[in-house]
This record gives sequence, structure tokens and C-alpha cells, in this order.
Amino acid sequence: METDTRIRILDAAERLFVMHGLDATTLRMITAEAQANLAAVNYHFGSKEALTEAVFRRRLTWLNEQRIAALSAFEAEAKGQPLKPRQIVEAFFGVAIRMAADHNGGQTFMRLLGRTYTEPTEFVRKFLAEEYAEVIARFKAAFFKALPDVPQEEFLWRFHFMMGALSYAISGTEALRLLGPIDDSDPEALYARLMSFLIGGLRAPLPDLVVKPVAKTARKPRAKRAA
Amino acid sequence: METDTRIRILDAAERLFVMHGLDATTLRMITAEAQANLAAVNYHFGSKEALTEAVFRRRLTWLNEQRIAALSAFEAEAKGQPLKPRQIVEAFFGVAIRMAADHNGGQTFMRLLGRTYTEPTEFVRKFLAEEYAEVIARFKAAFFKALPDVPQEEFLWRFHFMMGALSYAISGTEALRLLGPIDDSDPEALYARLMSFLIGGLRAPLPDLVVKPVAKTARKPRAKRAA
DNA sequence: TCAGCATTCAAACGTTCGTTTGAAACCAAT
DNA sequence: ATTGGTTTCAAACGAACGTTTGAATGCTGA
Repeated sequence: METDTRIRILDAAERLFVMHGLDATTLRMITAEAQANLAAVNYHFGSKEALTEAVFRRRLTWLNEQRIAALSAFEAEAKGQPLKPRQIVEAFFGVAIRMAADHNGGQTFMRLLGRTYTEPTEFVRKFLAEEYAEVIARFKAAFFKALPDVPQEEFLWRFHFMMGALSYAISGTEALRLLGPIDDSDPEALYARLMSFLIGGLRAPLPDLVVKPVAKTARKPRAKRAA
Repeated sequence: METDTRIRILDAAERLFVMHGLDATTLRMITAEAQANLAAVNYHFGSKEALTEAVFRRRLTWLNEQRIAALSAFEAEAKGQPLKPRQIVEAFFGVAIRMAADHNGGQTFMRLLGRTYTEPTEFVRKFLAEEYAEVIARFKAAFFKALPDVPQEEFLWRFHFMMGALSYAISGTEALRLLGPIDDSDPEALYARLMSFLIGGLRAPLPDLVVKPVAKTARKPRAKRAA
């Protein structure tokens, strides 16, 4: 069942998706790279879309399992006490960065993944939503417990910003060179740098938001929506 | 010269690029949306690639001029003294966020741009490199002056992470919904949130990096860089 | 040895893409 | 009214795409 060709196709597709993007990668490029016949993709996967999904699922499922395992380990250790934010960040982002440092395809994949959260393609988004549901729920709960002083909406934004930083840390090394010559060969250094940055952002002083309803509607009092 | 059709095509292309991505947007979609003939793109722009470049250049040039103007204003005010990091962040990221809040097409464009730094397409990267050269140079210099205690390489990484957070702040509102229901309708709030996060990350304690050259070359002490 | 299934392969399918073409329509200046 | 240059238009081009087909080949158990 798990034929050699199947795996060669998955590997080739992963590599080419990273280099050229999803749309611009053709089945002919993939099968040539995999040294397989053009029809092999439709034989083994059914369609290009199904192949794409398989490429993601293969590693993403494993990645999120690792994340949950890391979080569970910290939680078991803490015996019901809230975790330190650094531990939660480590469990979510650290695992990802470490996977990105793995040269056995993990690196390739993470670059692809980092670019995919903002991918507009419908079916990719649907797929990611399913695949992330559990891990998001677990980490949200852990963070809320660890940071009771941070409003939940504020935290969700910060989590989102952190995802952006992670995405660029992993996938944006090309864009990075816009900034000048830079060494991205040391994954441990990248890990340390990103963790510092993320914790710094996560624990930053809360912004003093202008209270919206007042600014918009009032001098005469009439609340537009509850704060 | 600046015909009506030309502008309608630019606007339509911008909208569709955001919704479907560069590759997946066809000239037939664009010309239909712009209520123009299919051949109009090649007549007015020469090719799809040239149209793409025009879409970006139209707003990106202006955006980076705004950034430089904002920075120059702060620098004039400071009379040679280093700026506060917050001011520099404001000049670079604040201007972008504010443009993203502009509903006259700016919002649309910024979502597109945010997704483009990591775009693998060759000619887009080339183009961005040119378009960003000056603004990058100016802001690097300002930051280095304002943060003499932060090693330059460390700072470049942090700048890169900040770009990631900005990108997600602007373009990733779809991905954001993975995290749960969230209100992204208030640009002022987003601005305040992002600024807090960025400053927090920028000013985070430096990571204690394992000193690589020592591990590789020496045992006898040899500092890699000055703190 | 041979039947039976899984896999590979070359070729072709119908679509859609970006681009080109040449005529039609428009529009100001003579 | 006629010209000359600009813009629009319908139609078609060749190329490349994902997919399908049916025969050839490989492998396994009876």
C-alpha cells in the first residue's frame, strides 16, 4: 500500500510546493522530480487537490501531536498550577521551530506551512481549520489560565502576531535577505532569538485602548456596544 | 494617458489578487471585473506580469515615501539625538497599519502586500528588493543608532519577526479566525495592540546564545561579539 | 505455470490560460 | 466631412494544465 512511488511523489511535491507555491507547481513537475509517470498522481491520490492535502496532513498531524504532547508534559509536571507562559510558548512555537530545524524534510515542510496560514485557497483553509481545532483549544485554555491578567481578546491578537513572527522566522528567509546579509544557518540561535522576541511581545504592557464607544458616539451618552 | 480603463483594471486586479492570489487570478477575471475587454490588459500594460508590477508600484512607492517622511520628521525633531525605538516603529509599522485602515483601496492592497513578502515568485521578489532598498537602509540606520545595546544581527532578526507580525496583523484576518471569534473592525485598536506587541518584542531581553565560534573552533575564550 | 491484481506507461482528452490579431468604434484636429 | 491616432472588441492562437484511458508490465499466491 505505502508504495515507494507514493512517498517519492509526496517528497517531490513538498519540495516543489515550497519553491514555487501550490498553484505554480504542476503535476508534470512533480512526477518528473519524483521520477514517476504523470498519471501516477491521479492513480495514487486521485487528484492534485487530494495530493496537496496528503502532503500537509502527513506532517501537520504529527506536528500538532507533538505540540499537545509537549503541553501535556508541562501540565503533568505542574500538577494543576498554571504553567509559565514561557513553557506554553515553548510547547507551541518551540516544537515548530525545532521541526523546522530538522533536515529530513521537516525544514522543507515548515517553510511551506508558514506560508499557508495566509493562503487564500478555500480548501486549504478548511483543511487547516480542522487540523488545528484541537491544538488551538488546548493552548488557548492553557494561556488563559497562565495569563489571567491579559484580556482574552488581547491575548488572541498576540497569539496571532506570534504566529506571524513564527511564520516569517521559518519561511521568510528569502524575504529576510531584503534586510541585508544575515546568517540563518544556526537553528539553535534562531530558536533562542524567536523565543525571546515572542515572550517579550506576549508579556508587553497592555496597550491603553481608547475606549471606543465613547470616542465614536458620545458627547451625548449613547453606548454603541458594550465594552 | 491615464485612461479610465487603466485605473479600473488596476483596481479590479488589486481586489482579485487579494481574494485569489496572484497566480489564480486570470486576466479574464480581471477584465470582467473591470468591465473591460480581455485584450485591454495587454494593450495598456503589455503583459500580466507588467500589470502585477503596476498594481504593486502604484501604492508601494507611496507607502515607502510616507515611511521615510515620517522618519525624517522624527529625526528633524530630535536634532541629531537617537530616536526612541517607539518612534521608529511608529514610522515604519504604524504608517503601514494606518494605510491598511484606509478603506479607499489601501486596506485591500495591504492585505495583498502582507502576503507577498513570502511570495516565492521570482520577479515579485526582485521588484520588492528594489522598491524597499532605500527605506530599509534608512530604518536600519535609525534603529542601529537608537539601540546601540542590541547586536545588529539580533536586531535584523527582530525586524524580520516584526514584519511577520505586521503581515499577519494586516493580511491574516482569515487565519485569525482559526483562533475563535474576534473583532477586527477597529483599526485604532489593532494599531495599539500591534505597537505594544512589537515594542515588547523589540525590547525583549537578549537571548543568551550558545556562542557558536567557541563551540566550533576554540575552547580558549574568544568573545563572539560585544554586548 | 499461470491467473489475478496492482502498478506503470505513453498518448490523448477537453479546458483554460496569456497573448495576438485585425477590424470596428471612437474622437479630436484639420 | 475627412483624416489619423487611440482605444475597444470578438475571435482565434499555441501552450500548458489536470485528468482519463487502455494497453503493457510487474509481482504474488495458487
